[in-house]
Amino acid sequence: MSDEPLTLENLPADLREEYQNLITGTVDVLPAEDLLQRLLRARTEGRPLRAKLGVDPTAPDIHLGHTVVLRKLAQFQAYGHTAVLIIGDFTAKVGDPSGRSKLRPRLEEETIEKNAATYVEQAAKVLDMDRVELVRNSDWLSPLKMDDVLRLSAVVTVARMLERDDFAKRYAGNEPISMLEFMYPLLQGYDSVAVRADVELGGTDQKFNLLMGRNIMDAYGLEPQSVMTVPLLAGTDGTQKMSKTYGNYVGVNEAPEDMFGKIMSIPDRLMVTYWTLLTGAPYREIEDVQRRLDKGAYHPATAKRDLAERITSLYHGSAAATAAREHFDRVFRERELPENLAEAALPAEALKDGKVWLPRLLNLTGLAASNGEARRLLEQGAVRVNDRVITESEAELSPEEVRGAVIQVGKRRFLRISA
RNA sequence: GGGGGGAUGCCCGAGUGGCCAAAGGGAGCAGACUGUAAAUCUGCCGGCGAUGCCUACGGAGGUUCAAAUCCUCCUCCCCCCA
Repeated sequence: MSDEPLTLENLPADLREEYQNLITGTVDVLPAEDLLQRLLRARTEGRPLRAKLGVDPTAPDIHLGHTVVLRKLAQFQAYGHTAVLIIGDFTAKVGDPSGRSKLRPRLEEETIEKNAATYVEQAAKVLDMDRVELVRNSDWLSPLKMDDVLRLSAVVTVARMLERDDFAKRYAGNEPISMLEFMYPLLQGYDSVAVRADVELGGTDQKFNLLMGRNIMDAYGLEPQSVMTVPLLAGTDGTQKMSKTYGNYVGVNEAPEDMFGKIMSIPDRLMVTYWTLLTGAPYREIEDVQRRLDKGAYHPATAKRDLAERITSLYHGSAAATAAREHFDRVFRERELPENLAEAALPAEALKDGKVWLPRLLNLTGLAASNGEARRLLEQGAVRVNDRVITESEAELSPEEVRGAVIQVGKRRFLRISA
């Protein structure tokens, strides 16, 4: 390395562009100048960087929140670096305490295997899997002997562990912390040793673990990795992080119309964030969108529809994305019926004495979760039969009125009863 | 090993014998307004064709006409001392 101070200005233009794009949408790049140094060195030595991402297959499906870091990794790939994707089949059994306020239940191996398979399959929607170095951490973690584990545990002190936010909170709040959880950051750090990472990516909740990796690499005689964190993506509610448990997620396998619709429901203030984190767009484009929105030259509603179409097309192709946009405009802007109505037969159980008891029908067809909920929806004017609002909670209709009718509950639930 | 505190509905949290399907808040759902945005207002928010019945206050028993509330045992968590 030269002694010359390293600044953006004295970098070759294309390297500067690469760096700018890589750090776009990140929260931390630590230590500050480290990544820049490495990129420069990679260039001069003709050796691509090894960018590590470890994921624990703890969830059966992945959603847009998971793709943020995957896109970042894909960006490294696009610049010719090596994406090292570690399936944490071993660490999944330990359970990452990051951001947890509770003990995480340990997973069965069978579940882990299944999750791992779907994860890889879905990650392929973002990464170029042919060029990914795909490994499992059980390969090197399982064979460790007690001696090795002890050596590893000696690297860190308990006080250092308790500096961690989530541990500190739980400790202060009289919540349990198991020794097992203390092991987690050590194992993740050991992964970095095993794959000789140049840079490790992760969510901001991973910062402690990522930095721990540096300590551990150092203790094992390796140059500590750079650390890059990306924000946790806020869910469609705009407040909580995107997560299945909060029901504010957009799954990568969702139907184009649902994906489009869910993205439309995010608060405006999240638009640029989504644009940055979910589209893989270069930073210049992001800046441009931001500028036009600020000037009022880009109507928020249009921008959001463009965004939704853009993201949808990444997972379903542009034809399906365009169709999803048309569907959306039709149903929600023009307030017309969707073009492909779901259809269901009139269930026999809904009939009594030759009448159709509406609450029961709504329940049976899945438009309401129970008869009681159906009644409530009716009382609140949320139910339409052939565009006629029915507010009578015990409404009984004749079969003729119901057959072939379109039933709408709320703004988005539609069903046609077969004739 | 000893002593003390705690577990309530999706989440937080009140409730210490009947008035408790359980206050309040959050989340959620629905209506109005809109751009399925934000903000705001309003209503709902266990199940059952239902002036009643069933399920539910960590689990199992018990006391009582009556238990989320009292007793016994169990499970789990936390704190203090060692």
